[in-house]
Amino acid sequence: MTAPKAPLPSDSPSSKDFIRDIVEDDLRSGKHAGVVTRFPPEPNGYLHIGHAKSICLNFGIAQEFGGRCHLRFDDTNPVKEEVEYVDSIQEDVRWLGFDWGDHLYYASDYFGQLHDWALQLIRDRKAYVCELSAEEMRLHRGTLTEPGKPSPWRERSVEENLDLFARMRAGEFPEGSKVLRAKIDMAHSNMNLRDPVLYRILHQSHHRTGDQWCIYPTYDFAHGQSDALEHITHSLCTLEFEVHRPLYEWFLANLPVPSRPRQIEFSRLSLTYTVMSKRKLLQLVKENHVEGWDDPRMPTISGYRRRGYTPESIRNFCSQIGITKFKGLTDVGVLEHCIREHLNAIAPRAMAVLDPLKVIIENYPEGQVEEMEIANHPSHPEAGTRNLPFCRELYIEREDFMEDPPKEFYRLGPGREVRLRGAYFLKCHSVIKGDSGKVVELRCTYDPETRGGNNPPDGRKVKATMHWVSARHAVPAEVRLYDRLFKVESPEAGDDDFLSLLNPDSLKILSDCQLEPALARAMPGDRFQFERLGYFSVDPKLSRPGSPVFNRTVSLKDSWAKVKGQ
RNA sequence: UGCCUUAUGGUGUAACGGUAGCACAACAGAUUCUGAAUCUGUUUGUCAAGGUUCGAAUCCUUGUAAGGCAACCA
Repeated sequence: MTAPKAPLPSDSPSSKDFIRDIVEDDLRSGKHAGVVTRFPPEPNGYLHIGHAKSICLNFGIAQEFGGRCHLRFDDTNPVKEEVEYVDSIQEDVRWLGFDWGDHLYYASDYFGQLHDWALQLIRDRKAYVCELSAEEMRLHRGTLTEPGKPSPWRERSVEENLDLFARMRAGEFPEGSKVLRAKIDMAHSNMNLRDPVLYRILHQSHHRTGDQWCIYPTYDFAHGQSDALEHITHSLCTLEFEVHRPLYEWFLANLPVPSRPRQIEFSRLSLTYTVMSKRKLLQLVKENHVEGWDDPRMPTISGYRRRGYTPESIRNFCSQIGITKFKGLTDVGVLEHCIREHLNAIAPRAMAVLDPLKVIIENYPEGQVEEMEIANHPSHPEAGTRNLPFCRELYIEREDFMEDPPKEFYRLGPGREVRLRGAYFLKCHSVIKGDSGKVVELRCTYDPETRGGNNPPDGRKVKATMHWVSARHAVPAEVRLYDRLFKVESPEAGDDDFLSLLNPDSLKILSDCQLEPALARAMPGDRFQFERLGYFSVDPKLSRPGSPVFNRTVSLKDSWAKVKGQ
């Protein structure tokens, strides 16, 4: 079974936003000849859907304006960073459909240059070695409403600073004993300008530079200069860096950098029913609340990939939500809409019964088997057809039968008739129950005049069409249903421990599902619509040849569930 | 009792001094061999008060609310 050659919905044209307006102005005015952006993840975790927003923005702008986008790892803190993350980030960006070409960089590539620039600031009397402890420094810094006090080490001589900084680098001092600070303004209303730290001592080996350094630059001292070294024109970041911008500009103004990038901030993505903080995602993984970074319930790129999302749907989502400075909360329903829209267009249909209820067709010949020809996609005839075996014993969805159905329920019940999709009309005559009173089997008859599911000559109509599989031919399989990971809309909002807000029913494993025979040959990553149920894809980790495990990517919209819920 | 930022239907966004539009959601109807999809229609909005202007969501003032900032994290 192959996916139909349905036209992919092309990414909807990115709507204009205030950042694209700025880029366009800068190009038109001649301020820049071309645009260069960058995506600068810290390799301390896996990428999530919020990063996808930034990736689509940065790579998207580069594409639209004929520029380029760099992938740069912001690896200035060896305590938290690992190569596993470096690798997963590259895989995820590529999977999303973006290409950085030759422009793969690391902030650690610039450690030498950054060190030279630190020396220059010392010589210019704009930086000094400070021996205050972290606690003392905090006390000296003042508060939001009171100015800070200068460090007692603030007025050291250039020679002494040079000597001390060299010995910091040489490894003569323990961690935390000394830092290099910029000399700016201890009374500034922006705390970031109250003599920020430029370098700290970390006796820690780095995933790229090994033990070459034991002093490491801070984010503030590395980021803007890295941008400048790469001739980034527009440095796009999230809102929490807004207060860092004056510092970003201070370094560019006080150092002989080769270019002058501009930092512009936008709002990060928040999604209902999920957490986006890397710290919390890491905790979910480390404490085994999920099966890993790529657990299909995780809002990570790898989680969505494993769950069956397409890169197109995620890109489309990112362009739908837009870019602003307003800190909102996006309904996860928008993401779900995007994946339904794409999968509806491309996913071949299949029959699967998740909670089987046996049906015996009493007037169907005992030994007979028919091949019923069914379309692979209702709106794409070019996707072809397949044959499904039909016989006297079937499975239908338990949920599609009610012994005492209300008026609004128009599926099967005693004395009721329905259509089996692509097969025959089926009428229920009696119900067989087990010892506990549970319905275990239905006795039905079929109408031979409705072959292929067509209306009979007498003009009889039915309200419902249901999915089914042949009990003699179906293959058993495991199917995993996922629900939102958290019970509440904004698990990050209150003071509650977010773990207490986890949805205990976020994963449901169904081990007794019955699938149409061809599904046994489905390959990892294959996506289908199980008719009337939702979109499902073959789990790449849990499946074995000939026995796939299916993940539910997203359910179909279900207006019966609404009626039922009232 | 600091500085900075933001505010448009239920949600996310557009309108760059000139008809408040789009998407999701919701609701109604049509259609349907998926209670899906598709089609048609409907409901709901410029935080507040002043000011500038022929004209303000847009500019100005004041207020209100929300968010960010006091790591040797990014």
